[in-house]
Formats: sequence, C-alpha cells, structure tokens
Amino acid sequence: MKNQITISTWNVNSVKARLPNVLEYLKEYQPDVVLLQELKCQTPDFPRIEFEELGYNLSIHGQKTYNGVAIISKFKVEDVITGIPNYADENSRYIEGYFVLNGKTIRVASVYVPNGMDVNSEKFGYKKQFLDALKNHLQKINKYDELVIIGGDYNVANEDIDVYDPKSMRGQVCFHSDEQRKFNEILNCGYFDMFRKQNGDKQQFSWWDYRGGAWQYNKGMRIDYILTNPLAADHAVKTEIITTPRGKEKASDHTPVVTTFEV
DNA sequence: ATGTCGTGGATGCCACGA
Repeated sequence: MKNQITISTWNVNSVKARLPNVLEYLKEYQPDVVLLQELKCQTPDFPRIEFEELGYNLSIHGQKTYNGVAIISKFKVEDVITGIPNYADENSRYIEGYFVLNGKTIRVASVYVPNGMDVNSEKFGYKKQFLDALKNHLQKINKYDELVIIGGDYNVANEDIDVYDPKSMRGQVCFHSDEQRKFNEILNCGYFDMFRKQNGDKQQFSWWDYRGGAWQYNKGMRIDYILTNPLAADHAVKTEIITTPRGKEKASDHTPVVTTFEV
C-alpha cells in the first residue's frame, strides 16, 4: 500500500509574527512535513503548542532575531542534527533528521543559506563558504538507499527564468555567477531541483521583495528550492509553488514550495 | 518607489538584516 506524502519548505520571516498565516497554511494544505526557515526566535520561545495541536512533531534550531530553522513533521523525526557537520557557524541555518515510512528511510533537512547582502561585502564570502560546506555535507549524505530531501531558502536564483529581469539583476547578490556555480555544484553531486525537473520551463517565483510593490507587479525570484537525490526523485509526483500565502495580510516575503511523493 | 518588514536596544526612534 503506497502513501502520498507532501513535503514543503517555507521561509516564514519570523514564526511568531507569521503564526496565524502558518497555521492557516497547515490547516488548508495539510503538509506532512514542513521545513521552516527564518524563525527569528530562540528554541524555547517557539510556539510549540499551536503546532502540536495540529499533530506535528517539532525539531527546532532557533536563534534570537535572526535565522533559525525547523522541521515540522507528522512523522517522528530521528537523530536530529543541528548545524552543518564539520562547519563552524554561529548562526542557526541547518537542521537534519530522518523518518522511516513503509520501510524506506526519508532524510530531510531545512537550510537557510546566507543572503550575502552585497557581492562586494564580507557577507558574500560567508555565503560562498556556506554553500561549499553545504555541498560537502550533501555529497556525504547522498545515499542510494535513502530518500534525501533538502528544502530551504538557498538565496540563489539559478537561471535567467528564475528572476523577473535577468539583464538588470545579473551580477547582483542572489543572481551572481559565483553563487550560481556553487549551487550547480550541489546539483552536480546528485541533486535535482524538483520544481524545475517537474515543471519544465515554467516561470514561477517563491520570493517577492516587500518594497516597491514587487508582489503586485510579480517582480520576484525563485530562491526557495526542494532538492532531492535520485531515489527521492524517483518517488516524486509533483512540485508546486503555493502563492496564496504571499497575498495575505502580514505575509512573509517568501511563499511555500511543496513536493508530493509516493512512498 | 530603497514609499517594506521584523526584531530589539533602551525606546518613544534607530540600527540592522533581508
């Protein structure tokens, strides 16, 4: 008997400020697993009860004011690790664990890649280092006998089709060849960008700046991804970007991406 | 439209990050 499960990623830009929106999303779409980024709260301050009442198990790697990632799962997640192994990072940007369903091990992680601020800033160097460390780790956990699913805000729009105006944005942060190269190195060690794999050359964005009416004019970028290894890709049914949360009151600037798997 | 958000210091705005 096969199960259909949905795994979603969403940068919520403060889980406390976004709580009503997030709960509304969970009730409407009933995702089995949600990989959250930018919690902007410490682990003890996470609004646990509201999620637990909806049947979710919580694995949280919080931080005050900035960053913070979590795995929200209907299935109990085992052996949770926080932070990329062998990479010292004072920021909470990575959490990983696995669960077993129908005899198959499904490894999931939530990642929040540094924004980089500006290509001439030190923060851009940090971003590139982080992407290297992420690649090294994802290479290690890419096993043939586990479904590996890494959702997150990668802060990289990979192709021209992933931004509204490639000409004006070329070379800018989140659309610079250095970071695109590093993102592609991750793909090249055996990961699929599930949205692109399953939707051909469809243009759809996952983030719109709060400024300048970006949402109203659909001036966005696709920087939130669900990456999977080949085994997970073999089990994937479809991948969608759910845009409705971005149009709501007090919206996050990001919107959820969700992949359905048959396991 | 860089004419926005969210957080938090020590506030009754400002800095920071995105």
